[in-house]
Amino acid sequence: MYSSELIKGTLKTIILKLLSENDKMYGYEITQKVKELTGGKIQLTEGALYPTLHALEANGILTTNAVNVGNRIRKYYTITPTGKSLAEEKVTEFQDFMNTMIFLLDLKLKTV
Amino acid sequence: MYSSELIKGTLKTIILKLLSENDKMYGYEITQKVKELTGGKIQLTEGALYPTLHALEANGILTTNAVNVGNRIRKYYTITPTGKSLAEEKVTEFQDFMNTMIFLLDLKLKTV
DNA sequence: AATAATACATAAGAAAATTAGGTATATAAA
DNA sequence: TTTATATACCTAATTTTCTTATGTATTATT
Repeated sequence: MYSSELIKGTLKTIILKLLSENDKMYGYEITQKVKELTGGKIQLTEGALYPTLHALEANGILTTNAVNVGNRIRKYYTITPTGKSLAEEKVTEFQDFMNTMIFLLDLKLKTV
Repeated sequence: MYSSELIKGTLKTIILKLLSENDKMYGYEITQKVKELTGGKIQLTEGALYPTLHALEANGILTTNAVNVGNRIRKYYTITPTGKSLAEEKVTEFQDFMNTMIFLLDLKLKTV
């Protein structure tokens, strides 16, 4: 796991990117997907995730659709067109930020 | 300027890296150096910088040396050996984090 | 003379995560 | 069969950290 301070500020970007590439996802699924894709290095906590999802919904960036799975509720989130362009902005900004940090921290780069 | 949420968590890493490469620096100098190196894209605020410097000093990561420049005080910070290895850890961690994010966000760069 | 730049510092408030707890069903292991 | 783990949602108190604002004071520029 990375130090939490490092991950801070990337939560929204991660959520929006995942929802840009998947029609719909529910909260728990997002935590599992991120854990899987990062080999456990990023593990979203529910206390951070759910309030953020609610805020994104309140701002018209995501919409929800509650579904019954057996006797359990599952809340699917879908990204809106507004959300999709926000996602692109966020990813681009992060990429720009990384380039700045690479220069500032004097790191070496390799294209793949 | 990047959104502040994005910069959060990198402040210590930036400070420690700069002080690893410079014998001594004072607070104001750090803000100017970061501003200069990032073309104004990262501008450290005093309200964030000074408390962080004080905390790093309290934890034995930095030591200080106050100097009179004319009638004005300047507080030089120097990194300790403990601080130097922490700096390396922090930079390595950030690099690792970037690689994880590059993969997660499906970007085309990789740091070495 | 007034403004901007240099140089330090702190305190109130806001924002966001952590920690901890709550509810509940389904499945696997002991 | 009972216990633990996994699934699946949620929120509230606390902590952490930054922003914003303010304060002091010297030096340089307009």
